[in-house]
Amino acid sequence: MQATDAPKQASADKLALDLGAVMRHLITHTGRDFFHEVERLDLSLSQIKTLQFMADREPGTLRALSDELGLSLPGVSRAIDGLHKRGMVKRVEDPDDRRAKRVSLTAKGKRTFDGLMALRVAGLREFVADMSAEERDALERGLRPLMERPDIAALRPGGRR
Amino acid sequence: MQATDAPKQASADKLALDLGAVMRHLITHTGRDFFHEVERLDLSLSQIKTLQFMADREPGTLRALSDELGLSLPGVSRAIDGLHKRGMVKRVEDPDDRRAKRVSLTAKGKRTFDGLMALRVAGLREFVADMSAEERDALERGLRPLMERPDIAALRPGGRR
DNA sequence: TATTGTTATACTCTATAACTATA
DNA sequence: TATAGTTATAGAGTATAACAATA
Repeated sequence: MQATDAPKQASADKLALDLGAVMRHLITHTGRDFFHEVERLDLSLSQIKTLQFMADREPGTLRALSDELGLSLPGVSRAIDGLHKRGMVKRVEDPDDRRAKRVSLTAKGKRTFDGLMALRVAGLREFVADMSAEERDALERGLRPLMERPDIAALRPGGRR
Repeated sequence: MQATDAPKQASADKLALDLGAVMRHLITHTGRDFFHEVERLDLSLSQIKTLQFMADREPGTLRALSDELGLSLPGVSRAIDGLHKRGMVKRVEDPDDRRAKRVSLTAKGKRTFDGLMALRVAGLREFVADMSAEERDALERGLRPLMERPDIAALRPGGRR
């Protein structure tokens, strides 16, 4: 077992290292505009997470946000409060439980979030545009099997394909 | 020009989206142990950056760290101070300019940083180990041209190949 | 006077604790 | 009593301002 698995293991390690190098390159080189815009909008990390969570969901409670994002309830309350002041979020009292509030993105909130996502993709698009045809073709084929996984495909903005 | 570039543009956009989805998956699924260890060691983000910067460089000044990491000089001073208290960094007065101090990693600091890097790779290695042979082979071939780029290859821990 | 690094201070972010209102 | 959310308070982290030592 050891003898036969050794080469497979070595090549898997090599692939992990390659993947790490490419990720590190992408993280450091394709995120600039995105982070500048976050800074310009003066949004906290919790607010970004909150926008993202609300972007593709039905109106939900603060409790749900807190649980699923791993943030404290006061933290979510404050984050939402800031977004609300900027007109990015609307809160409506839940008619069935007057303690709870259903929060969701306004048109402006959706627009802001979409703009941020567009910047994130723009960095990657620029990287892709600068690739040679050979690099691009290879990478496209290389990612194809992974994109068949539903959980990964679901992370693509704008649907599975 | 427009007519002939359109399909190429579309496929490039698709690749950028795929790449984004894979990155997002990797970031959320392969970093757990790394972040737990950072928390356990009680290191700030500035301290991680500082360790990383010092890991593969000659002893440098705080000013250099501040400039290249985009952190304030007091921030660097405090970060280094914390690392020094934990025995991860040594400071020596620059003999040529007694205002300046040359800081570098101790053996313990190097060991700590290497341990963190190992955890980061371990998450990726696990992901790779769980891939099907088809996915793995495809990805390996897909990354190969990119790994020929010196700037990306240089990001691989432990040398270019 | 300019520069390296430290210390003083202020601000942001987010957590836990205390509170209000519903259930 | 228990729960949803808010407000009060405290702590971490990092920035700008003020400072000391050296150039």
